[in-house]
Amino acid sequence: MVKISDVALAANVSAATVSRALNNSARVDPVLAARVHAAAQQLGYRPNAVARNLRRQGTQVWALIITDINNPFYTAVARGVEDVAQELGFSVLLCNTDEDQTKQDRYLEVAAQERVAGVILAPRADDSDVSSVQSGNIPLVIVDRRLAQPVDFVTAASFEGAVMATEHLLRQGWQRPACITRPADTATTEQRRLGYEDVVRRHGLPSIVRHVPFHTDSGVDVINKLFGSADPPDSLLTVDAMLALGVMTSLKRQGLKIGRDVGMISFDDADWATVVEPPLSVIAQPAYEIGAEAARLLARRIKKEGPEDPQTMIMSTTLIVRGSCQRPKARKTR
Amino acid sequence: MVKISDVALAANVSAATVSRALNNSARVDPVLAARVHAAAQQLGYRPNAVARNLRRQGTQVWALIITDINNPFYTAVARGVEDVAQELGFSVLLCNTDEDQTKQDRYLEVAAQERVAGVILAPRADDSDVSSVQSGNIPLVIVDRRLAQPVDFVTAASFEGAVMATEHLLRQGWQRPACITRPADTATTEQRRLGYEDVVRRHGLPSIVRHVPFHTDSGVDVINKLFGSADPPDSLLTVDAMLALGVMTSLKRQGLKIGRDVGMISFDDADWATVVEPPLSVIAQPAYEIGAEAARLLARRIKKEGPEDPQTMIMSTTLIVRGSCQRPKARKTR
DNA sequence: TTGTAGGCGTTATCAC
DNA sequence: GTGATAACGCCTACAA
Repeated sequence: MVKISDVALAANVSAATVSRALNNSARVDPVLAARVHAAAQQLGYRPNAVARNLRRQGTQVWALIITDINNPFYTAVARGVEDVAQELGFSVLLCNTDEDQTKQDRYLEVAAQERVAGVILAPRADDSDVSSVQSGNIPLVIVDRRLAQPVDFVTAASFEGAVMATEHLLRQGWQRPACITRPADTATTEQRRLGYEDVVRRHGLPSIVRHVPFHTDSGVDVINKLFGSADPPDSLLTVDAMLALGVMTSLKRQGLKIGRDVGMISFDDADWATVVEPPLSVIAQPAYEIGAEAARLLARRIKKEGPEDPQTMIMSTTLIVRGSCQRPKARKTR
Repeated sequence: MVKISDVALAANVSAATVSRALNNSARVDPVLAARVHAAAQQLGYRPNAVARNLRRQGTQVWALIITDINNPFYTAVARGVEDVAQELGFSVLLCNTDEDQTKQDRYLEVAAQERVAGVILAPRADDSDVSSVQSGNIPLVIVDRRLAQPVDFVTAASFEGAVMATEHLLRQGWQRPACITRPADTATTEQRRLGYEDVVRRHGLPSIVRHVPFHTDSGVDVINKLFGSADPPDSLLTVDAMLALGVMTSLKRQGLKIGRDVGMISFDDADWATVVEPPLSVIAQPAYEIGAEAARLLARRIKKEGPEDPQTMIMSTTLIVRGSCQRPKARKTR
């Protein structure tokens, strides 16, 4: 592979001049610069970023570590991060942990060893270990799920969103809403559960909560049981789009029609939410903006701008009413 | 940041011994090795991968470049790649080009400069320029969309899949199938169009084809026009899941019921395909396996195993019949 | 078995 | 304005 000294030889200048010309830094004689560029072009010279990073003691690369590449929320976050990063001259490397702590740890370790310029992480759990990047003084921004320790953090208003959702179900006349959520060590979905519980408690209603692990049937079993029980709920709040999918599958199998037999609302406005029947009501998160804001915050940290103490940004959520949470007027109470 | 010489100092050995102990290569006195490990641990030593890569003249990183992170086909490919890579000790960096040639070129350039061990690329177009990685002698495997030039390639049997799909529509009694596809410089979807055309031609039916650019309304406009015309099709083949989404949205708006007024079948078994109403019939691609095979092929290239000339693997597709392509028996011909 | 020394490719510093 | 030189952190002959 052609290196800088080859170009130098061909252009009949020193390696230093080649470097200066190619990085159009400092003043270089235009004639020499032209010769250098021509030689580089002809030899197909491609700077070795590994060597450059070593010498410069830094990279132009960010790691974005997310837990589920299939989740439309995270892919939208990724877009937001990427667009801002591009503008600022960084490349984004996307790492998918599949909700697996081991994979997450490994990616964090790789990021630290590769000396990336910064890391944006959607952690698996609120006690995730991020010491590998922190001890390397690599700027770190957490998105979506809050860590127990204080650190830069961008997320959506989960509690308030769940309150909106649950209150909307009740306003529609549903009387036994249940909350289908994720394991209790997932900070964000816990906020959603709490929001739900806050509302049902205030209304004197029972709290019906089910926790569904990641990587299972996405709640099919849980819903089967729940609606096979003596006193089933009459409506559902699901805390993410994958759960909504599982729940809809299960209800369909049981012959329960959403928007008639059961009310339903979910977090995350997936692209399929409008084509299911009836269209799914959702609490939309500003996912793209969460990514973009996280990226801007990270960029500031890298440039050592702004206040030093950990920042927290909480972006507001939006209720989008579609057909799935409607309740027929003439329906008698269960 | 603590480096190898710091550990050497603390463990009272030479840097070389630290290196050997930490890479548990060669023979190292167990006592010294223990001292080294202890010192490394205590100082929080983290090997500098940049320096290591430079010295070793190679990395343990693959770049996987896909065109659309929202497309469930590509995310499944990514999973396949990742699982195999992990097994072999490589990290996978996922890059999303958003169907943008410029972004693709930039990622290829970055991959080449960062001297990644290998690249797996789902190219935007069949004339995509991959010279940046090729001139760097970086092993390259193409997935999904064939390039004009000969190069390692893994894909699904698109032509045959489209034939299956179209023939199934006709077997169901539909008489004017149309094909909603992508721009003509996308090799894979062209194969699907050709498969469709092959069948309708053999049956003496008109070929009704519409090309929908990436990044638009995903076909809503096209469908609106098509069904507003004098002689609309009675059924549809869409060549990817995003198009299916757009088409379903449009049909819904026009009050056309799939599986009654219109027959529909699509490529790609998205996770929402079973929850829409009626459930969507699909031609499923073995996306995970495509990724896994591409990864295995790449690994062989890196190890310089196997035959030298470009390999092509074409994996078979599966017809999954659900409700969307049914045609009511008692329906009179248009 | 351990240490010394050189070099991976680049760029920043320093004379010229 | 240009060229020689050193150094980024690590690994690996080679010598001891």
